[in-house]
Amino acid sequence: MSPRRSVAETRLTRDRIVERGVAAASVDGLEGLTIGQLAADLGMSKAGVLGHFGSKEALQLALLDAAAAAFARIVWRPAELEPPGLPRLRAVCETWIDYLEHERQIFPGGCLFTTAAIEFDARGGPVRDAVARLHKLWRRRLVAEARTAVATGDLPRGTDPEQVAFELVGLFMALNQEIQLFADPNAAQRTRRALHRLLATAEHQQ
Amino acid sequence: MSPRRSVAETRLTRDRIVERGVAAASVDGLEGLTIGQLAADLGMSKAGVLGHFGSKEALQLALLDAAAAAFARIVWRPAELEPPGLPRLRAVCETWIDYLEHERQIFPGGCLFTTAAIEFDARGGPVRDAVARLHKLWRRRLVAEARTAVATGDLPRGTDPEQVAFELVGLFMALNQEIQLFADPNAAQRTRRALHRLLATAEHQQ
DNA sequence: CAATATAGCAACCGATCGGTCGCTAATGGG
DNA sequence: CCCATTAGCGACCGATCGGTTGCTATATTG
Repeated sequence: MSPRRSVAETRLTRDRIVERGVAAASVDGLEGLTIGQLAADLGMSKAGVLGHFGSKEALQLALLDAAAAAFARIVWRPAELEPPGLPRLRAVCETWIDYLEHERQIFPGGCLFTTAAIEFDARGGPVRDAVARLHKLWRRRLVAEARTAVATGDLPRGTDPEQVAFELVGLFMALNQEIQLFADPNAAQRTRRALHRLLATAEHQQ
Repeated sequence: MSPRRSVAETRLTRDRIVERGVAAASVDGLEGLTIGQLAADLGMSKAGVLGHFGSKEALQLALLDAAAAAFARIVWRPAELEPPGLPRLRAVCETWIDYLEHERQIFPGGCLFTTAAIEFDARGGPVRDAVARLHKLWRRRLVAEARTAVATGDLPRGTDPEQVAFELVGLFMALNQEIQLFADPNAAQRTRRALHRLLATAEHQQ
């Protein structure tokens, strides 16, 4: 029914698969996702879907890549306009909250990285490695901004940047759960209150 | 090979299935768990395993029940010796940390409730309902202890108990991830530091 | 000791899993 | 304009999925 298309059209098809795949994986997980169901959703054959990637594992990695790109674009890119340190850190936190609250179009089942981390944290293999790498990357960025904030005096002297990043990640996980499991409309406000405590009035022992 | 056994033996078999099932589900998730693999691990037939529960969903609910009982025994029971309020809250936090750090025998893949919450938070059905109910139950208990702590003056006047519980849950999720995904040996210490800030020196706006 | 109840097994069910293969049909390069 | 390339399809693969059925063999009941 759909033989060879132009290069642009081919790219489009692949993008369509990835977009739908990311959405499906955010609901059912990267393992729970099945190629047959994805193909049916797209009105394609399994072979047509799989042909773009070669294997389910390669598809999973492609979905992670695409989701990471979306995350970078939505959460990190806007914050780059702010100066490094506390202003940028605050900006990231705000875009992160918005991301968890409003990106249900891209991730209807909640943050794919939270889902994937939990799903693969007790396994081995390339997908687990990719998930861990992404989490480490963003963690490092949070730590870097916190460190700068301490250096500039925007966070109290003696504050441990790793500690700040650790607690930030916990808050975002709690927010994601509050939204997905409890659909609590106050969750974002609670997160902002905790952020205020963490980034403004806190004492962090070494 | 194994015909009718005594009542005690029957109970024992069921318990063996549940124990192994909880461990397997903590690694692969409640959906990722398969009856065939579980049966093979136990040296049983699929029908022999399924006969005790009737369906996979009933098995999943039984696993959740058993895991909840273990959680209550390990995390909450010891803390009941402490007086209500801040002392009990502190005790629960400490047993909770120990649980996440050391209960890899029961939950080799990490806290089953964290896994199950993420796995089912975008779905419907009885399993999701049970998971949400358990999370709400423990959340309520945290809130109750925090409220008592405020009433006794052990936490600052104006502290929002719901806010405290929210942040506590975030810390435990972050700790679970730090252990499972990164195998960070400093994670427990970081969690204790955050707890100290949260339960001792914090200001909680209404 | 006889009758009943039942834990567990082996075999099987249709459906679906991830994946392969041969083909069709349209396209872009020579 | 023709030919090599290739996106995508339909059919199929063996394996496994959750679940059912009929049976065996034993423990309990009377």
